[in-house]
Amino acid sequence: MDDAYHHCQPRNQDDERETPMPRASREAKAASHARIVEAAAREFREKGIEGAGVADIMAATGLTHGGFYRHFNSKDDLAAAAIGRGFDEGLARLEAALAGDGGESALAKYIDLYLSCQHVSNPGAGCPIVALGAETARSGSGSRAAIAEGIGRLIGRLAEAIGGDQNDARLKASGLLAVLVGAVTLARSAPSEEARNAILAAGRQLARQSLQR
Amino acid sequence: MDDAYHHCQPRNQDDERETPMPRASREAKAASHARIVEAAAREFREKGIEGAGVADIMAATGLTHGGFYRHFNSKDDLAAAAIGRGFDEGLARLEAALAGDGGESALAKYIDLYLSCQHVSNPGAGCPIVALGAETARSGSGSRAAIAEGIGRLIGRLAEAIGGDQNDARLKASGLLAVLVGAVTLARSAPSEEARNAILAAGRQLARQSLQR
DNA sequence: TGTACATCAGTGAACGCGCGTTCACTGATGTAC
DNA sequence: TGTACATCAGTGAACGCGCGTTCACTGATGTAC
Repeated sequence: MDDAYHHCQPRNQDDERETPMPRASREAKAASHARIVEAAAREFREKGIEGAGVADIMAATGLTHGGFYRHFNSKDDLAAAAIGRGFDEGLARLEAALAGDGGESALAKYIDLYLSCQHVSNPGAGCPIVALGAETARSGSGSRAAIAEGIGRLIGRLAEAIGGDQNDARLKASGLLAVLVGAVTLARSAPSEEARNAILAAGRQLARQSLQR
Repeated sequence: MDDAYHHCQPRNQDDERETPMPRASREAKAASHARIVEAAAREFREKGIEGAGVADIMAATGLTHGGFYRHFNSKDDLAAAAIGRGFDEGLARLEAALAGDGGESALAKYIDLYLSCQHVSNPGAGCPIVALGAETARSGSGSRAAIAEGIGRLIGRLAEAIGGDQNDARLKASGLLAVLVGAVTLARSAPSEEARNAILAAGRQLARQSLQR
């Protein structure tokens, strides 16, 4: 919740020890900033980056659109921050799954979480790759880099959790992430609950298989 | 190329045997229609449905945008037709791969084709699920139904090619398609050629694994 | 501690611009006799 | 076969509308003395 705003007052960065303390307004700005990123992370994943308007997002935080540019230089900058936050959430969930018990059963727990109806029907709180990967791949800007960086973080952490030879682990982690992303993409397009569940079941099976051998 | 325009003259449908023959203008319209769908299938996959304008697509076919509504009731209708055409192309490629030699090696050929650099770097001629799945899942209209229908066709044909018990084959086919879609999605976001190739290699390995057991 | 000044987060109107769609029009196509 | 009329594919201007961004302004916050 508070990892998304750095350098709100870059001007005072070196003198920070001299200034008495961040007063109400600075805290208020930081809080606004966090709420904007939070709302954007949800809205962008729900409606797409093109589909969600700056004014909508600002309204969702209880502000008007005019103030947006006190926080970000462009909508794309916000998208990059929002995507970063989406990956933070996802990695926190992975961390939580791994915290229970190490090894493969912990990864199985993460697989079940990722390939759940919950995830399929709540894109706003879900994986940014599924929601925004195709769109950002076309854009070539900050949001694209944010997705690439997030994918790197996710594969890195998954490979670490898989353990063993890290070259092999990264191969497995990449395959695993591919099934996860693909299965949720397909499940979100499924025309019926039945079709959705069939896809998710197939994904779970292959995802587990990806960890073996 | 000519499967996308039906009922151009629905009014005469029953009398068609009486009318001498489609004259120049009717053929011209059918040809325009096909060119519009063809251009749309490419533009939509390259830029997204929101990202590609009706005027752009019409210009790409050598027409002006005003005439568009003689062919389609809305942009979404065109998107549905374009997505259908995209799946036709993909299924034709699958058919071609299967035509060489039956069984698993034919599917391996298709896997290599799907998970090729060629496919990753040419979204305009690639799989509609990767390019448009996330966007259409949000839309809830004709284009969404077209993606769902295409996924159904693809999984059906893959299951048939896998053979054996069709319940199990459909499960395998769904898993296979999930890795394919996910791996290309990830590869398109990769920040370097190296990362892209690593993802594709991991995808190929897991895709082959999905056919075993 | 108190006062005068500067800063700046947030407001709300306005700006261009591009988009999907509509519409009056044109001229070739198709039809009726 | 030829003529008069109807149809309609395609044109290009115009319509609303929503969007990202800008800007003058306000009033609370923060600073200097």
